[in-house]
Formats: sequence, C-alpha cells, structure tokens
Amino acid sequence: MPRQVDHESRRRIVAEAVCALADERGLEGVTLRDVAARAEVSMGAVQRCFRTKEEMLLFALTHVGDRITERVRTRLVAGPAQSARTALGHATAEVALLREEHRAEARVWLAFVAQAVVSEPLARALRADYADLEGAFTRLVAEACGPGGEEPATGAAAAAGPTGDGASPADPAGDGASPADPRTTARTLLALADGLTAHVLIGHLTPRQAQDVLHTHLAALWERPPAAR
Amino acid sequence: MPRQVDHESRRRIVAEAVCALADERGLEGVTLRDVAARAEVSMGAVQRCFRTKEEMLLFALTHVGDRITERVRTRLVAGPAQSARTALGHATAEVALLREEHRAEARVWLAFVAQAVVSEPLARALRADYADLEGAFTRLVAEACGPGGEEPATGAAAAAGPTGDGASPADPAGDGASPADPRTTARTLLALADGLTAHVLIGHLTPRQAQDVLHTHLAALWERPPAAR
DNA sequence: ACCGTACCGATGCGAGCGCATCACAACGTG
DNA sequence: CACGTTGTGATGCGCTCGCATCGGTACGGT
Repeated sequence: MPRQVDHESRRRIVAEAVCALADERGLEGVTLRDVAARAEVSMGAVQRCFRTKEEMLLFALTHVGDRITERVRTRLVAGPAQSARTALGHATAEVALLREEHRAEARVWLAFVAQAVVSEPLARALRADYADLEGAFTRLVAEACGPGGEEPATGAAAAAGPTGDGASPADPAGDGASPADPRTTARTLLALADGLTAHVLIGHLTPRQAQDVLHTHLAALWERPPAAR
Repeated sequence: MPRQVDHESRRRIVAEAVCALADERGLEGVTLRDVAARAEVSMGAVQRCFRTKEEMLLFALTHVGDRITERVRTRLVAGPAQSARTALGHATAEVALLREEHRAEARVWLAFVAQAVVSEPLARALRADYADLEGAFTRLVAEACGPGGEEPATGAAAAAGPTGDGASPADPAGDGASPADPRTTARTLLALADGLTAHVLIGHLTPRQAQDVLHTHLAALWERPPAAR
C-alpha cells in the first residue's frame, strides 16, 4: 500500500457511498460498516477519513449540495445567450431535481433536510446552500423582470454568493398590494421547487405533472407587468 | 386493572408520544422504550397496541394527517361567510403549518415524508392525505377564481374527498400559454406550502418571511384575469 | 366465593450499532 | 540494507435496539 493516499478523493468516494445507501435505504440505513463495504474500503479507512459518523454525513451533505449548485451554475453559463427567463426556468427545474437521473440526489437531499431539523450542523450547511441559491435566483429574477425582461442573461448573474441581508425586514404594512420584490419571487421559486421534489418522491405527483406546475407558475410570472415586480 | 381497556384511546396516546419524540429527536430517535416511557405506559402495552414498530409509526402518521386535514376543514367551515379567496389563504397557511404552535406537527410531518421515500406503507398513507388536500384545494380554487371570484365559499367546497382521476392527462401541447386549470393551481399551492414549511424548519426562512411569500403568491393569483384560470 | 381469562409489566435474547484499539505491512530515509 | 514512521484493516467492547416470552394480577361471569 502507498505510504500516503489522497485523503480528499477518498472522502469523496466515501461520500458517494453514503449517498448511494441513503438513496436506497434512507439515512437511517447508513451505517459505518455498510458505507465501508459500499465504498469498497475497510471500516478503519472510513474512520480515518472522518472522526465521527456525523462528520461523515456532514461532508456527504456538502458534497451533494456542491454538486447541485455546481450543476445549476453550469446550466446557466452553458447557455449565456438564452433569455434570463428561460435560464431561470432551467435553473428551477434543475433545483427541483425532476429529471429521472437525479432522483437519487433528490432522495438524499430530502433525507438530509429531514435530519437537519434535529441536527444543527447539518442545518447550518443546508442554510448556507439555500442562501447561495436564493441569492443567485434573486439576481436572475431581477434580471428577467427588471430592465427589459427578454435580453440575454449575463454570466455574472449566475455566479452564486452570499447576499448579505440575513433577515429581510419584511413589509411593515400588512396590506395586500405588496410590490413582490425579486427576493420574494426567488423564495417562492425555491420553496415551490423543493415542495415539488418532495411530492414527486412520495409519488403524489409524476415528474411530468411537477414540470407542468413549474412551467405554469413561471409563465404566470412573466404575464404580470414586469415593471411592477 | 380493568378487564378490558379502550384500545383505541391508548393507541392515540401512544401516537401522541411518538409525535412528541419525533418532534424533539427526529424519527430515528423514536424507540419502543422511549415511546412507552413518554406515553407513561409499559413497553408491553405498546407492543400490545401495535404488532410492530412500523405499524405504530403508520398509525401515528395517519393520526397526524387526520388532525391536520381536520383542522383545515374546521377552518373552512368556521367562516363560511368569508370569500373563497381568503378561505383559500387560510387553508394554505394552515397546511404550511406556519403558526408557532404547530411547529411540532411540521417537524413530525417532514420526518414522515422523508421516511415515506423508503417505506411504501407510509408513502401510501401520505399519498392518500395529499390526494384529499389536492381535491379540496382544487374545488376551492375553482370557486375562488371561477364564476365571480368574490362571493362567500359554500360549506360543501370544504368537504374533502377523493377526486377520481389518479393521473391527470397533462396538456398535450408543450406550448407556454397553458390555461392553468384549478388543479394545477392547487398543486402549486400545496407544493409551495410544503416547501415553505421545510424552509422554515431548517431556518432558512422565518415564519414571517414564509407568510409573506405565501401572501404575495396568493395576491398575484387574483390579479390575473380570473376567467382565464 | 371462586375460577377462568384477558391483560399487564418486566425480563431475556440475538443482532446491529458507533467507536476504540492494535498488530501488521508498506514506504521514505540514513 | 535496516529502520522508523505512518497508514491500514480486522477485531473487540459497550451499548441499545426491536421483538418474544412469561409469571403475576385484577376483573367478570356463574
């Protein structure tokens, strides 16, 4: 055996095994032994990479999160010539993990979300991911609905990053005619995407039906006067 | 001891204990011993009520599901004089479990949704609940947007029940100007509510922010020409 | 009054868990 | 070429889990 192996790549291999197991048997079915067997390494190797099980799960979560946001970013810069509106549609569909080949990721993600409710470290990682996504979506929405509405999206809008305001002030007036700022629209899209993911996973909706819902919602967005948003 | 006790009420007590534990420690933290201790009964009593642990969880899930749908129904028939639009807003907020006192139910619900991904019996129960909700919401949407849009909701529209078509046909034309039928609108509301619930639970949104998102989305619904929907 | 019966609570069991430990093997170095 | 260092994989330990079992107990019928 080599005197020193690439720890980082091994961590990724283990993380993949965690995801595979979480996909088929849920997060409860993820044990150190099974992970080691699935990753085709010894249990000791897994324990060398991660001091504790929770640390392993946390790494797997950030691994999946990075992969998803990376894919969204790739999807956006791949077609910079497209309008911001279609770019937003693609990004949302990507986040919703509706495509068949990403079903596994969706299951893993939902499992982690549920676990994060009772595990603060996981919740922190999840919040960071969502903050990034919300920032990117907010910029995209502003671009799609703001100036003209149809011109191509700039690549810069796709770059994710922290947005600053942790807690938005929320409109003081409880009135109904709220202006619906881009941030709120982005939050709506994100929550809708996650809800659809869950509904598809438990079999309440087919991927096609979820796609329809998403498509209809986006279409309704553009029909409203863009300047008002 | 009485020769025969009320099994049904005991099952409910045990179900409450399951929910309490799932709320604070997640579904993985629910063990037969702890459930028995929390319900202040012996472990043998729990095993008498439910043959297996999964049967116990399934009962707890339907218990919670019934309570939520019951609350939605109550909320609707309580104010029959209100417009269908505000009724729909109240119902959606209720399903989203945004109120502080229902946070526990939200946590339990999310835990069950995640578990249902790998447990077909749980998934079945969940699908049944969602089918009911979708039916009720579809009727409510049709009433709110259909004939006039503002007249009071009838009590009949609030009664939940199976709707029939298991798989909607989905529009054949892949075009953008879809008419957005009430069913699709209802599915959007349901998915949005669930997504918001999850985002609040993991701390990405505050309840207030989620309420704003919901409120804005509903307001946008009514601004569009009602006849077109 | 008594006995049958249905129920209860405690205990036992096998399995599986996360984590700690340890002898060994494979390199880089003198 | 020998040696120390370092990573490795198997094994052990303490614990808790779900589930099965069993003697004790308090009714209800006759």
